[in-house]
Amino acid sequence: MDELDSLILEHLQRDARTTNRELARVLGIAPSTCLERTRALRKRGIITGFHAAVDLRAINRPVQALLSIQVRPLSRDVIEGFKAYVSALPEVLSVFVIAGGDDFLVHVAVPDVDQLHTFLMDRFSQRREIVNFRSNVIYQHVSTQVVSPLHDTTV
Amino acid sequence: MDELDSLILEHLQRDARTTNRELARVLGIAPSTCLERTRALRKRGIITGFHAAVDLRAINRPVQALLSIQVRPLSRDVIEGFKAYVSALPEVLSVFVIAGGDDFLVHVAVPDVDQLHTFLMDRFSQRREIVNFRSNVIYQHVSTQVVSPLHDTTV
DNA sequence: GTTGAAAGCTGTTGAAT
DNA sequence: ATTCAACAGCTTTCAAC
Repeated sequence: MDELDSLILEHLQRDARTTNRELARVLGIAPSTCLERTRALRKRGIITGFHAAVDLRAINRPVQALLSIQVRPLSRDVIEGFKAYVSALPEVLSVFVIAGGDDFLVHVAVPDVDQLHTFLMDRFSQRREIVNFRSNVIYQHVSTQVVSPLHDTTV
Repeated sequence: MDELDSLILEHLQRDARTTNRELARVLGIAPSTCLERTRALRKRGIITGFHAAVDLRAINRPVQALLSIQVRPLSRDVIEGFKAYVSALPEVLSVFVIAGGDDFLVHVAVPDVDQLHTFLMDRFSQRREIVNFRSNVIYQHVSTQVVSPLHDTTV
């Protein structure tokens, strides 16, 4: 994982459809070298895939919310079962299993506030493992485009 | 936004590097038609880009946390200023500006728990707009690969 | 909106350094 | 680990439906 790998990673996170030739040209290396490096990044599991990003507003899901949920009993079965249930709901974007006060944080996107309410009542109110529930509407969501390795400071 | 568009969206979210030919073959349409549809999806802003996904563990950032933060005064300047500050930190993956108890939820990824602690102390303790702060380690994070339009139920 | 064919580039390979 | 040259396969264009 040298400087060149980091640069390739950065470019492909910004634009996964840059042609290999163009990427090589920008980095000042041969296309075959660039191809080899990129392949190695995939093979080593550093790049896990290439994905199209979709604008949630453009597909009629402009309303986002974060749900904080506490479940009991705190067993593996309950955690895994609830996680699987929530992950499979089409409204759900992302599920965090967390330490501390709450057990789950769930990120959802729906067409409007009415449907958020309906969704919460239909999908959560009857789940008997839920002992605490809170929902927060999201005003803004900023995501970092590029993630880079952080150097260890512990040396 | 018909059935064909939805299928293209779904495929490109799973694998943005499917060749246009292959995608056309799977959908049973001509490559030129497929290219035209895909272009239209980009032009209409439905597809916003193509990005490589990176494994955080593979780049030495296996420890993730969620930070819940309350700031005061709750003015536009404070909100925007804090959002800009946090978004620019290399440890930060994502920033939510939310309604309700807290004002911000920040998703971070760092090399280890020690560096999480250091990060919190160095980057947050001296910020005078912060009036409340809580951090939760993330045990698991599941993200939906494909997001699809949700049909309106309000008709 | 959709198609098929042609032209120009691109990914990919293998031998060589 | 990197490069060059060459082939097969791809994207893209455009006239026609």
